[in-house]
Amino acid sequence: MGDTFARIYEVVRRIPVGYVATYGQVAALAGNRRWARVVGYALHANPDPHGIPCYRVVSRDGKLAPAFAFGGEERQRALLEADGVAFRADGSVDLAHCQWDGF
DNA sequence: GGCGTGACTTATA
DNA sequence: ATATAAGCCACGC
Repeated sequence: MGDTFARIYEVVRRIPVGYVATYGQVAALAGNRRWARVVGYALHANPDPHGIPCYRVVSRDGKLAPAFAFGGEERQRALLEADGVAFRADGSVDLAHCQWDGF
């Protein structure tokens, strides 16, 4: 696989329990902020769902991926709630409180 | 090597 | 506030 995917996966692995990160944020931490789309592509490939918590990556508005491969948004929301992530009334993640700092 | 595609983002109307 | 346009990069054919 290319280095880009490897870096992206590396960043996603660093997301601590109870926090989430946006695609753009992951792209920026991976080295290039314009990889936002590539991040989505990489997570879609998701070669190691056991080590890569792709459910901790959400859109800029805290919206979840509609095409989540492991059971849809319901499943993703359940996993995030299990990690202690706070949700808003509309079902989106409360980024103000749960967005990963990047450390 | 070119072309189309996508789990995105930002800008503009 | 929502809708539409453009930019951006890696991957597969």
